[in-house]
Amino acid sequence: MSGMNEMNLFSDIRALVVSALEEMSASGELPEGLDFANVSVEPPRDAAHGDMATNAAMVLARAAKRKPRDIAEALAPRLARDERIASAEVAGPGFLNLRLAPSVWAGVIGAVLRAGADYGRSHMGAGRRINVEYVSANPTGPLHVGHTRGAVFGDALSSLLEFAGYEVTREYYINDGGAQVDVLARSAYERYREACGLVPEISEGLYPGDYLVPVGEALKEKYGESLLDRPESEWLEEVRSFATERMMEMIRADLAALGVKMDVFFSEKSLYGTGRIEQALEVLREKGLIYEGVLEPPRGKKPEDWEPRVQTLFRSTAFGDDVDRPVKKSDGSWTYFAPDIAYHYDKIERGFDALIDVLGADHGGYVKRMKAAVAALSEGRVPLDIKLTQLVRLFRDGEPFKMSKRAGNFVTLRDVVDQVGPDVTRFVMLTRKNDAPLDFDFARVLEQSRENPVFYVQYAHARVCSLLRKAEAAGISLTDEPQLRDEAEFAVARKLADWPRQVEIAARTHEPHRIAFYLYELASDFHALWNKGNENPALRFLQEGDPAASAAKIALPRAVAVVISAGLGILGVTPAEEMR
RNA sequence: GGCCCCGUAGCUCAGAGGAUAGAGCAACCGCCUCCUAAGCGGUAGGUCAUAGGUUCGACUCCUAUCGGGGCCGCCA
Repeated sequence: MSGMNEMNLFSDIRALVVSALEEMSASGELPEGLDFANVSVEPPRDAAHGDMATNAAMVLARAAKRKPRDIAEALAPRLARDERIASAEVAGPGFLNLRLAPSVWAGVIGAVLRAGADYGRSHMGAGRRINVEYVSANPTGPLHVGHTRGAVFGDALSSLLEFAGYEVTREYYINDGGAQVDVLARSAYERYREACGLVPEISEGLYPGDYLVPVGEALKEKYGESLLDRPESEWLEEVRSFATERMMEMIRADLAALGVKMDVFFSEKSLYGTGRIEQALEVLREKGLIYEGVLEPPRGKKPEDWEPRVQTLFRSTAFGDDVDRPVKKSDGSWTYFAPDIAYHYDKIERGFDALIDVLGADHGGYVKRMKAAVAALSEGRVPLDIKLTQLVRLFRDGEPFKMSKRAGNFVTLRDVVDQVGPDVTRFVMLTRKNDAPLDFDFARVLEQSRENPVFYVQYAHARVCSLLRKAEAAGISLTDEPQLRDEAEFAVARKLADWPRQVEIAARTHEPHRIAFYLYELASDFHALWNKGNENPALRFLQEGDPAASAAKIALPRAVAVVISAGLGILGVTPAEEMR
């Protein structure tokens, strides 16, 4: 059914195909009880083949014990009966190529314009609740480029899932319970001493970055000199929570500069001392998945200081992991994995239907154990998808950027956003699959040419805005009834019809980059049509002295702008109204 | 040693098991008295790393091998 705002031409035609197949079952032309799940209706690779193609005959041939072409021959006339189908031809090994009536394409444009920003919105998610955890950077310093990619990816994925009908919670897990925040506290304390006029001792292993200088000053402002010359045990907790708080403020501001806003910041520390870690592990223990044991030494690496120790282990191998994983160290303290288990258990307890973790690729070794934990805790009810974002390699004019974390001069999210702006940052980061490394060239990214997909897409939108300004000046009243005649116009309409389908594919695969590529293609088709107007005045959108024709012509570019705007909205990029 | 990701045009990369594998850049040839030429059209460019397997059909799924990157006991 195409409910409100859910015009999807491909699923409509697929429904038509399926009902025709059901008729054939009923009439004995096909056996009863066939599975139509793999029947697809897609744009053919080659537009010359038609507007859509279905693989129905090939998919059903085996079960129906009939030749694919025979099924296709029988199916074709049934489809052709529908007024939307102009022709149905059998081709190749058993494809059925469909051509649609011109009025269908005009209908698509009308539907786009009526639905506006909601065109392409899907009910696929059916309101299911999904938790997307991303960034989750340690609160020990500013966000760097790698975090930026994760932030953009997670945010766009969240918006995409919302657009596809899921109820999304965007969440950040604050690692404020481990040893690294103690290091942060000690580093901040040295900056505090500095602020008090003493010489800071930023020894090996502390965080040397300048960003802690203001934290030291703020500590002095709050505590005066009262923390000086006291043992660590007396100030550590205070300074730790103070510094962590300040780091999170900074991180929130960094994210805000990128246009990222979380729904939930979840503190690791909040899990300690409340029994929640114990509780989560108890759930596993009841399933017989927790035991005391000794792990084999890791192979390949020379186990210099390795010695067998008894630890508390989670039987993750029961869920496909390579080895069982320690949750409690031999000294009785938790490993980092234990609060992570508790955190994911908390997500499950909050009733999410699905979980997604967006992590840097360096956390790849962590995937299996976390999936194992979630599978065990939810008894397989809650799927966890872990998306790893690969490295970002920085360049300027083709020259690689050197970064040294030790010296504290790594490139931050702020560096990037301040130099190129959030729109460009976001779009560029989404023009690559998450699991492919990304080259980010500060110079090239700001280039205003076809080479740069951001400008290419925005230019298409700006061109439409320009048209609309001109149309308004000419006093043309708009209409949702388009006039389509030329192949280039139909090409754009076909692309617009593909938008809802692309949204669903992208949402299903958790791959927001598909939206960016789609927008590029749409822009390309539109630029091609625009340029045809240069050679053929009949194809110009503004028809001199003919307001009615102009209004009908402008419907198509208006629909293009609607979809570009919606697509960029998912990516978190503002559509430009003009290019300067 | 193990695990994960990657290998597609000279370069950067797309590609829900479907037809003759696509786009941009670079190269070459064209298009502005005309809605933004920041654009468009065309030509050329390929043993989809290799070898097997699964099936009506494989760039796509499975296995092995080669090459590049990442990770690898009580660090997060």
